[in-house]
This record gives sequence, C-alpha cells and structure tokens, in this order.
Amino acid sequence: MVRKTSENKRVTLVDVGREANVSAITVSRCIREPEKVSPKARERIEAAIARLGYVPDQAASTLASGRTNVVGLIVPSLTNAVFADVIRGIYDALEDSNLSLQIGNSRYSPSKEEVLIRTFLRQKLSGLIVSGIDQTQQARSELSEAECPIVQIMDIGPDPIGHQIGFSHFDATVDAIEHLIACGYRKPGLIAARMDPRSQARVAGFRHTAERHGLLDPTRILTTPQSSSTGLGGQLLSDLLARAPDTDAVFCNNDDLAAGALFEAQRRNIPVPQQLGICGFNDLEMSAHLNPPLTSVATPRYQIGYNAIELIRSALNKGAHAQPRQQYLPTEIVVRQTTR
Amino acid sequence: MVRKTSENKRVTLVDVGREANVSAITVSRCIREPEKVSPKARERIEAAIARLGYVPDQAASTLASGRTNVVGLIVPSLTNAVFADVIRGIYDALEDSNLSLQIGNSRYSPSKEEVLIRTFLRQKLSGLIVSGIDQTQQARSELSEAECPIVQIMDIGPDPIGHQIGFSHFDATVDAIEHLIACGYRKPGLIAARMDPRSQARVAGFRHTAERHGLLDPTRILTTPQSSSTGLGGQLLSDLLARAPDTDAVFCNNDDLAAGALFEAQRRNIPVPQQLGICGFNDLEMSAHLNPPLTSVATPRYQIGYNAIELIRSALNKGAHAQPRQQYLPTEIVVRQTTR
DNA sequence: TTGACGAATGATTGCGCAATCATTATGAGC
DNA sequence: GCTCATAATGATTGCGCAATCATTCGTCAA
Repeated sequence: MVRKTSENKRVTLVDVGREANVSAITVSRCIREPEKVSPKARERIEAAIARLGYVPDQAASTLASGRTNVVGLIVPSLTNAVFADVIRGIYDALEDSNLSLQIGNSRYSPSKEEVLIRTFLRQKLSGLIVSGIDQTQQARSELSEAECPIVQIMDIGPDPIGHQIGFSHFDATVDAIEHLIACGYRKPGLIAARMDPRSQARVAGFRHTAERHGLLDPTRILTTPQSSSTGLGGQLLSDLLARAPDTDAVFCNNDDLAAGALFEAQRRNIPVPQQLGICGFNDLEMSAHLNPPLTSVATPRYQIGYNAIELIRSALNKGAHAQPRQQYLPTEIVVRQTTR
Repeated sequence: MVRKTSENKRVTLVDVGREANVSAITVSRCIREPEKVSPKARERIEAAIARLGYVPDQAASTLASGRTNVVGLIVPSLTNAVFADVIRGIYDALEDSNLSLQIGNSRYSPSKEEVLIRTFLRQKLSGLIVSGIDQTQQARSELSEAECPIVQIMDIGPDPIGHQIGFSHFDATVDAIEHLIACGYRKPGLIAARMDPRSQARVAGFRHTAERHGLLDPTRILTTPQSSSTGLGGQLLSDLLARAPDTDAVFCNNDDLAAGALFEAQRRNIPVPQQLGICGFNDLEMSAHLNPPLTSVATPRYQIGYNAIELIRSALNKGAHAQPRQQYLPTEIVVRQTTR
C-alpha cells in the first residue's frame, strides 16, 4: 500500500499519543469524549495535537466506527430560489450540532437522482433528505432499506418512505384559483414551466377548481418543459394571449414566471389587475417589491428545511427511528395588488 | 469492533468473489479497471454484484487508496444567484467525469470558511475550489500545504494559492462608471450591500473613477452590511435620495439591488433613465426583462465554474500540478435602457 | 515439444481509526 | 491500612478495500 517515503507520512493518533505520552486510544477518546479523559492528559494531548498539526482521518474513522456525521440532501436544482430557502432552513437547524451537510443536485433527472441516492446511501449517513416523493422504484426500495432516517420534503403523498414534510401543491393552487374567481375573474389561464410532479399537481389544482366553477378552458393552459425564468414568463404570457386574447387572469406556476408575465403585461400596456389578474406561486422576496406588488402563494420553504433537520436530529437521539410520519405545513395566499 | 449479528453484515468484495468464483482482489479490479479482467470473469462478477446487491464501501476505499473522487467547493452563499451560475458551470464541466462535487457554505463568515477548508482538506479531495482570495491566514497556510489542486475563483489578486480564475471587480466597475459618465450623468451615486471584499473592490472602483472625473461626492455612497435583496435596493435608493436628492445616476452593487432601485424609482415616478440612470452588476437573467431593461455588467460566472473544473481535471491528469496560474476572464458592460 | 512472454489472477498486508475488553490508578468508607 | 467501587487508561483487533508482489495460465515461435 502506501509507501511514501517515511518522512512525509501523515500524523496519526499514534504520533500524537507518543508526543503526549499516552496511548493512541486515549487520544482518540480525548477527541470524541473529552470528559472521559483526565484534565492533565487532555491538556497534554491538546498541546500535542496543536504542535504536530494532527488532523483526524475521516475515512478511517468512518470505516472503524461505521458512522459519519453527515446529512445528505438531494435537490433538483440549485438555481431555483425555492431550494435556496430550504437550504437556509437546513443550515440554521444544523447550527450547534456536530452534523454537516452534503448537497447533491439531481438537475430534475430521476435517473441522476437515483444514482445520487445510491452514492449517498453507501456513505453511512446520519440522515438523508430527498426532494419530492417521486423517486424511481429502484431508488424507493434502496431508500426503504437505508439504515438512517429518510425525509422526503416539499410534497406529501401516499406510501411515505420514512418521513415527509411538505404541503399540498394541489390544495395551495386551489386556494389561489378560488381567490382569482372570488375577485371576479371569469376567464382564468395558467402558465407553467419545467413540469416536475409538483408543477403538475399545481396544474391539476387549477383544472379542478376551474372546472368546478364551470370556467375551465384548456386553451388557456400553457405548459412547457423548459425551465422557469423571467424571460420565459413573458413569452408564455404572449403565447397565451395569442391563443386566448380574452384571458382575464393568469395563474403562474412560480414567481419567476409571474414577474415575467407582469413585465410583459406592462410592455403591452395591459392594466394589471384591472384587465389582467396575475397570481404567482412561492412568494419570493422580490415579489412584494414589484410594481404592482405580486399576489402569490407563500410556501413554507425555510420551515421545511428546518423541520427536516429537527426530525433527523430527534431520530438520531432516540436511537430508534420515530415512526414514519407526515408533516403538513400550511401555505397561505398573500393578496397584493396584481389581483383586484 | 463490529459486532452486528452476522446475518445482516454488509456484502463485501470477499462475498462477491466467493459468489463469482474469483478472489476479492479480482472483483476490486473488475470494478476499477474492467479491461484488465477477462470477459468471462467480468461477466460472472457483474452478475454476482447484481445478485448480492454489492455496494462498495467508500470509506474503506478511500482509506486503502488514499484518494477520493470528490471535488470540494466552498461558496459564501447558496441564495445568491451568482453562485448558482458558478455551480451550473461546475456541474456541466463534471459531466462524464468520475468526479463528484461536495459543496460547503461559509455564509460569508471567514471563520466558518476556515473550518470548512480544514474539514474538506482532511478528506483527500481531488481538488478544492474556494470563493474569493481573502481566506484567513490560517486557512491560506493549510491550503498551500494541500496535496490537491486548489482554485480560488471570482477574484484575482496577489499571492495566489494554486490557481485563480476570476475577473477584476475594480476594473469592471470602472467600466460601468465610465459608461455612466459618458452618458452625461454628473452626480453618480452608489448603493451596496453585504460588504464582502469583492463588494468593496467595486466600491473602490466607483470612488476611483468618480474622483478621476472630479465627480466624487461621498454623500452619494451608501453601503450596508445587510445582505442584498430587491427590497433593500428600494430602501437604499430612498435613503440615498433623502441624503442627496439631486443624484442623477446610481451604480448598484448587484442586480437585485438594481431591480429594487428601479422599482422604487417607478413608485416615485422618477423617469428612468432621463432623470435617474441605473446600472447593475452581474447581469442576471431577469435584468434583461425588466421595464426598462437594466443596464448591467455581465460577469463570467458560468465560465468561472466550468474552467475551475477543467483546470482541476487537467492537473489530475498531468499527475504533477500545473504551475500556479491566474486566469482573467472578461467582463462586459451590457448597455440597455436604464442608462441614457 | 519446449521455452518465453504477456495476460490474468491471487495472497498478503496495512491504511488510521474505534469497539471491546482488560488492566491500572484513584479515591471513598470504614 | 484495607477493601471495594469507580475513573482512567491501554492492548488488541478488524472495519473493507487497494497496493504490491508473486504466481499461474494461455499463446505463439522456434
């Protein structure tokens, strides 16, 4: 195996022990459970560590103990502000724990996600957080055999693997559409991009509600697999108005699209909210500052991240996993001035 | 050590070898260098792996080989769209390599960054990418002793540790201010948030250029340690106009602030660009779609990420590190309609 | 048929640490 | 001063893999 010239070998526990005049195992203990080592020895060991610049070998530690202090997180996008907020919540909840976070990006690809899940699970994680509830069958079965707590976030559905923390994209959208209708809009449309399962649930919520009020017109529904952006929001609104010029309100699948739609409406001198109502989804920071401020659906992104870590930490403490559980978090429609 | 009941022990190379009727080391070889194993054996081994559900143990592999295939990345923020683009570039450059990415978030804290760097370096990474060039002295010295390629991104400066890929925040801002002045603005101001070293370099570029033209008025410079947001942009513009109502142009430290400033100007019915010119920084996707479209400085964020990985990959291939090198990437002022 | 050479495979060892169990200091109570 | 309990420390072992080196097998030329 190794075989470096002996001079540049790394410093190990044995070296520290020799320097501090204790055995290697005492050094190991001193690092992990300092209270079990006498103050005098601890002092000597800490000095030796500093003097030699000892740094523990994570791989060796993991191999010997069969554990890591790493929580894995798999998200479909890092460009999306939604997940940025989730991650903020996660970091805040990790504060003053000995856990660290490892992020994987599936880029909205189920097969990439499957690979990531496999890669993560072989690492003896302390916990794994995955986005959505639509993992591949293979991934699901590997997750359910995992030895660490598993949390699915952002969505709730049947057959949870472990825990779920999220909200109903369907119900949240129903609220939004009910709001549009209550405002008096009678020809509501929808624009949506990047049709992941949660986007689809929102579209379903739209269809359901419009239909229930006898206001469903499929020509007013415009979706695309492209990824969301402000520019795309403008373009989709243009396309929608070309197809159905009398559309009087548009539900946008997220706030990026909604902002783009608002800008486009302004360029066309369409009065918002009088002639066209606009409702977004997610309620990003920016949305409150647009002119006019955007009506949107606030989603508990930060809280989802925060709670996911809380849940993992409590599962680790209990030793045994808490029983699988679903945690519905509330959404709320924030009425501002793009709906009348 | 272990000590599980023998029944649920994990599947190891030895198990696979027994199943495939070869030795463990041949299985190991089959996974890492399949071309060195005979086709017959390979077939049997692959079948055995599938049958037993063998999954390699990363910790053991790392310990035995002294290597990982992980590239570390430390960014100060995941909420910031700037780093989202860098990360996109990184992922694209990692495609069809056997490397994976591990992200750390220093949250703009030098001490958190120092801890992250230490944590990462103990993991025998294939490479480490850090943001900025302002690591603590301690971190710098640990980085320079690292055995893997180190890349500092986003900024260029003296004393590189390893490689640097970035651009001059100072020069890019100089260009922007020269543009404002060329447009005829004579009372330029600046708003900036989250004063990290790169923000400060931009402010310095502003001062330098304004001064050179005899147009520097410190009351028109407004900075805050708060983190950037659209709302904050509006508020800073308000504050600036309260202090110096005759300000005729504002350079915003980033596009989030610029968008907020634009919205605020609109609320106040200040004609943009006639009465107030606005210039942003970074040229985010959204900026081109605002009304009016935002003049901004395009920065090579995606390219920085992409090149950082290219550089690491070539360093790994060469075996020896290429000599330390600085890679200046171009910025460009994108003139749109918020400057006349 | 023999020898030589490269391809294929295997035996052994140790990476650095932590779990287990054993042993030795330390101190309390009488 | 003694016993016993507890705290503190240490010796040994193996986690699962890959590096090294040794060995066997197969093939082809003479």
